[in-house]
Amino acid sequence: MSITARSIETKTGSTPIAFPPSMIGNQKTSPLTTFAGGAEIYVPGEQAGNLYEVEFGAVRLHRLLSDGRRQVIAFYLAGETFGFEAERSHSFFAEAMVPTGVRISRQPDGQASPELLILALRGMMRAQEHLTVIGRQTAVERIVGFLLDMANRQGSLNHFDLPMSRLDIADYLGLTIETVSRVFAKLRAAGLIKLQSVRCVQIKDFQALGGLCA
Amino acid sequence: MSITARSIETKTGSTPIAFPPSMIGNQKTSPLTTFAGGAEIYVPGEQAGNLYEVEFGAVRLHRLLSDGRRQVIAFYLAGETFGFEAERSHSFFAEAMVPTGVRISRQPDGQASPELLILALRGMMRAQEHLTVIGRQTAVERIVGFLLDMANRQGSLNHFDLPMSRLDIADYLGLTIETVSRVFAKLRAAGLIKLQSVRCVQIKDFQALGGLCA
DNA sequence: CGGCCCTTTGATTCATATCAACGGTTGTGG
DNA sequence: CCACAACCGTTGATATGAATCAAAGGGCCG
Repeated sequence: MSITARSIETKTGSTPIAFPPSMIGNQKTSPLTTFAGGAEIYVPGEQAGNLYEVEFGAVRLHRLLSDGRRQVIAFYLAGETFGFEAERSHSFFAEAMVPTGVRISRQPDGQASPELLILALRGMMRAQEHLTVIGRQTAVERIVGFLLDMANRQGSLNHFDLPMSRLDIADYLGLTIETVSRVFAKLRAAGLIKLQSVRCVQIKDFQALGGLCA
Repeated sequence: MSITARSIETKTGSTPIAFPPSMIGNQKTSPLTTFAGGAEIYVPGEQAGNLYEVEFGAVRLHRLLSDGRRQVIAFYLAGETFGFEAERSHSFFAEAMVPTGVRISRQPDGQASPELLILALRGMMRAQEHLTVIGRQTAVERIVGFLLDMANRQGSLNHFDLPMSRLDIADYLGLTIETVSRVFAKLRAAGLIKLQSVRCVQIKDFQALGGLCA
């Protein structure tokens, strides 16, 4: 069964609750801030400058067009860092998709730490690779690629939780919720995956799935 | 009329010809290397580590899928810099689209210069914004946005050259060459642009075009 | 002048979106 | 403890924007 934290003290507003490090047990890191599923972490226009490292849970970055169309730019899982921007203020929404804990640190102001450069370069590469997915791949290719990426990022288990809804997946891959659902059904019918629950995917045939990627 | 350099000493191979600075007249910058239109500047797998600043001409970065589908990741015009990567080796093809001169400098090895960080963050932001274009915009929105972007980057002239072919534009925007051609025709028929030649666009109505963007 | 390549235009097809309805799960309140 | 409501996901029918297939112009170079 899928395990999702549901009893963690969380918040739905936008003012982080910071627990002192002593409460967490790790004296060296910044305090842990938690967010309820659906809670905004920051919004476009808000001043940037913090780095957010996901301790547990999952975060999405997205942008809205004026008529409501939405593009999810990236997902961040446990251990991953987000929040750095080229501009002074944020360009995207950052929202927790499930109960999530992040460690917030001040981005060295105007300083170019090697770590931040690596993050920026990797972020650029990820976005550039995602361009090919959205620009040139079919619905099946996009979703198979997405599932394999998720499996990798969760430690290459053949069995993992999707912390995001079908709508989030659709908006990440440039598809609709119905298309996502249909492709999942097709992969299941072909015996390539198994849905232990709506949010919990088991990969039955890595090799065959790999063959469906571009 | 459109002005395109055609008589410059260029090369079609992949070994840059470096002119000593004294030949160029600027003693402070790195030597100028020129490439013929269509010439490869680097290919995937090649060792990365150089920065390339476009002096004149235009470069495209692209990637190929195994079956030949192509995604153009970015265009670089005069004054813009490319070539930085998260990995040790290049992930993309870089090709001159027209006769092009670049200044190549060694990327400070493992060093995190503020300039490089800015480039990386801006590159990330550009790619992320392009995701929304490709993932959620219509053919007309993509092309109008592209034309306005090109106008901006060439100094907001209402009259500029496109250094790339229709195929390049299509592969950049996730469309086909035919769709690009039809949208151009439509914009021309609506009196919003004028094609002085295939490669030279005149913007007739910035405001109306802006209204067509998402 | 002739050939090649790029672009345009037209006819048709197709993948995915849209519209519509149903099903399953979760959480709540009587 | 059960009934209901809300939400999310699935499935089906139809519509449509862009792709594909096809062929006919230009412009440039040899």
